[in-house]
Amino acid sequence: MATAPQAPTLADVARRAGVSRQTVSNAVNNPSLLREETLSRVQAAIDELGYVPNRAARNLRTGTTRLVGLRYIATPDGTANTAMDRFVKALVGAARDAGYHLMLVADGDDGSETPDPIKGYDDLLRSTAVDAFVVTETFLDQPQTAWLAQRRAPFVAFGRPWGEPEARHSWVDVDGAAGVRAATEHLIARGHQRIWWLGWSPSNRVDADRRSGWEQAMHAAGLPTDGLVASAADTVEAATEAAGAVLDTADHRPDAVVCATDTLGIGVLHALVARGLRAGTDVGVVGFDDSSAAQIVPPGLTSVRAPLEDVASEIVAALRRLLGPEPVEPTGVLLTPRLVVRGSTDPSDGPFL
Amino acid sequence: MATAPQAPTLADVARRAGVSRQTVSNAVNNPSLLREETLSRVQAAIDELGYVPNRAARNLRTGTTRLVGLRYIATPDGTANTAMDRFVKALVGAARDAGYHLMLVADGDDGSETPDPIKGYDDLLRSTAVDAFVVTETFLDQPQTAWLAQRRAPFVAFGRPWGEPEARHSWVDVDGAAGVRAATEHLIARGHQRIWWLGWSPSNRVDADRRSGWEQAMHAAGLPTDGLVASAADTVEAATEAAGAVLDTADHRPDAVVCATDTLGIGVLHALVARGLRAGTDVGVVGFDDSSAAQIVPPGLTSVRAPLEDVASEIVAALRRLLGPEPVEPTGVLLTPRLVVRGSTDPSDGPFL
DNA sequence: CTGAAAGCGCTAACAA
DNA sequence: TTGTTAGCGCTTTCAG
Repeated sequence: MATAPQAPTLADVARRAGVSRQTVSNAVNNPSLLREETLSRVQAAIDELGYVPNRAARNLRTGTTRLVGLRYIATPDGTANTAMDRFVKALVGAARDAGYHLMLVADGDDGSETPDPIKGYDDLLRSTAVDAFVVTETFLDQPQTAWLAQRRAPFVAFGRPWGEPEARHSWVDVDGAAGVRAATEHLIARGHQRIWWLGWSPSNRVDADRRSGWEQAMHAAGLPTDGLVASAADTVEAATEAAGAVLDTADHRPDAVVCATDTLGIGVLHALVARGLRAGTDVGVVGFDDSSAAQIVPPGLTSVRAPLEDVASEIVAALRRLLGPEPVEPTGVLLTPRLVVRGSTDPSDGPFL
Repeated sequence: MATAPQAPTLADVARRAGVSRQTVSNAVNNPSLLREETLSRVQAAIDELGYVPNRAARNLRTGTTRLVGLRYIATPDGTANTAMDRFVKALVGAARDAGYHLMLVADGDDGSETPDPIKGYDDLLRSTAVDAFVVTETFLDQPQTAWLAQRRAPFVAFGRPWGEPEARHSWVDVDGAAGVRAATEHLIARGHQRIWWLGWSPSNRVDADRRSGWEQAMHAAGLPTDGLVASAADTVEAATEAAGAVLDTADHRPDAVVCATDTLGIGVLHALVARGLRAGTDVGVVGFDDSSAAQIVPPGLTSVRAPLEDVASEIVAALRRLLGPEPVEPTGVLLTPRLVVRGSTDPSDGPFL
C-alpha cells in the first residue's frame, strides 16, 4: 500500500521528447552520442518527469547492480572498538561518489545454529545481489577472505593478507607499526624512558606489527624493551588486571604504556585510577583507533587514528579497477595513521581540564 | 573480471529435474502447489546446482527488491552517541529473519554543496532501489520524515512523530521518561536528594520527555526540582563546563546529576575529575544510551539502555505489515529501556575497581 | 497439479 | 546520429 505514484519509464520520456527509447537510454548512459540539440530536449523531458532509470531492469540487463556488500561488525559490548562506525560512514560517501551503494551482508541463519558469515556472503553472491564485497575480517584471521578468493568472488580487503603470501586480491591497510612508532617517539620526546607495550595476543600478526613500531622507536632511542611486554585479552577487564600487575610488581614502575588498542588503553586508565595515579602526569598512556571512548574518557586518551576516509576512497578506487572493463593486477596500499595527542600523555592538552 | 562461474537459472533446474520452468518457480515460491514427489525432485535439482533465484529478474518482475533503506548516522567525533552501531547490528538480523537486507542511503551529493539527505532518499525511491525505509531522524526534528510521508514513500520510524499529531506512519520508540524515572528512583533509593537534571535543549521534545521522568520521580519522592535544571550542548566540552558551573556555584552541591545523554554524563565525569571529586562516591551520575564509552569509562557510567534488539524486531514487524498485501493501520510501539548500574552511582559495582 | 505465453524496463547490437 | 529488434531471468495469468 501507499506506494509512490507510478514511476516514469524510458518510454514515457521518449514519448515526451519525441525520440525513441534507445535515444533516451543513450542520453543517460552515453550522452556524447547525441546531438546537442537532441540531448537537451531529452534532458528537459527527463527533468520534467523526474525520470530515474529503474534499477531492477538495468541490473537484469547489464548483470551488475552497483551494489557493494559489507558485513557490519558492531562494537562488542565493553570495548572501544568503534572503527567500523567511522569506516562505514566514509565508505558510504566514497562509494556514492563512484556510483555505488552499500548493502549490508547478514550472517546466514541456519536455523538455531551459530551465525554463519560465509552463508551470508554466499547468498548474496548466488543471487547476484552485489557486484563485489568489501571485507574487513582480515584482522581476525577469519576464513571469509580465503573463501571469497577461492570462490572467485570480486572483493577488496581492508587489511593485509597476513597469512597468505599468494593472495591475489587488492587490499588497503593502515601502517600500524608506523603509528605506534610515532606514538612511542612522542612519549620518548616527552621524557619517558621505561615504556611498556601492552598487546592482546603476541602471536597475532596485527598485534605483532604494531608492537614492532614500539620496538623500533625504543631501539632507535637506545631504550631497553626486554621484560617490558605484557598482554591481555582485548577487553577492559583483562587489560585493567594486566596493567595492574605491571604497575604493582615491576621493580621500576612504568613511565608509560603503549597499547595495541584503545580498549587496552582504557584498561590501563582504570588501573591507574584504582591506584590514585594520574594518566599523563604519572604514567603516559597511548591507545590505538581513536575511538569515541578515547576521545572523551578523562583525561583524553592519546591514540593512533587511522585515516579511514582515505582507506575508504582507496578501497573504492580498487573496486572500480576490479569491476572495470579491463583486467588489472591486484594492488596493495598502506596508509599512515596519525597520532592524536590528548591528556593521557600531555596534561596540558585535551579540551576538558 | 574474475566473476563467479555462470549462475544456474530456472531453466537449468527445470531441465535437470525434467519439469517446466514455472514448476521450478512454484517449487521456490509456492511449494504447496506441487505434488510431493515432484517437489522433492525439483528440490534435489536446486540443491545439486546450488540454484538461487536471480534478484534482478525477480525484482523486475515483482516490482519489489526486499531491500530496506537506512541512512547510517555515524557517531559524531567527541561524543558518546553510539546507538546507531548497536541498532544497525540488530536491524540487520531482524531484517534477515524477514527476508530483507539493508541498503545504506547515501546523502545526495549536489556538487560541492552540503550533503542533502533528502536527495539520497529520493534517488533510491525513484530508481525503485528499496521497498521501504527505516528512518531514525525523528530525534532531530529533521524534515526527512515529513518529506517521505508527503511523498507517500513506505517507511517506519524509530522515534515518535513528536511534532506531527496527524502523522500516518508506523513508529517504534523508547520510553525515555520511564528510563530516566527508573534512573532517578535508583539514585533516590541510594540516598541522593539534591539531584540535578542536565539536558541538551529544554525545548527539544526528546529532551523534555526524558526530563519529565526525572521530574516524576522527584515529585513522587517529595523532592524539589526548582532550580535544579541545567543544559548544555550535547558535547563533552559543553557538558563539562555546564557541570562545572553547577558544581561550583550551587549553594548546595548536587548529590547527583541525571543526564539526557551519555555524552553529557561523561562531561559531568570530567568536571568531577577536575575538582578531585569521585563519581559514585561524592556525586552520582547517570547517562542515557549505554554507549561504548559509558560501559568503559572509569568508574563506569550508569546509563539507561534502550532495547534496540526489540526496537529492531518491532520495526521489521511493522515493515512486514506495511509491505504486506492488505492495507493496515499504522501502529505505534513504545518500549521500556532498562537501567544499567555502574560505578558512577554505585562504587561497589562495575567490574573494574 | 503442470505447462505455455507474455512481459516487467532496460541496454547491446545492429540497421537505417 | 537515431531507430529497431531482441532478450536478460523471473513470475503471473491462463489453459490443459
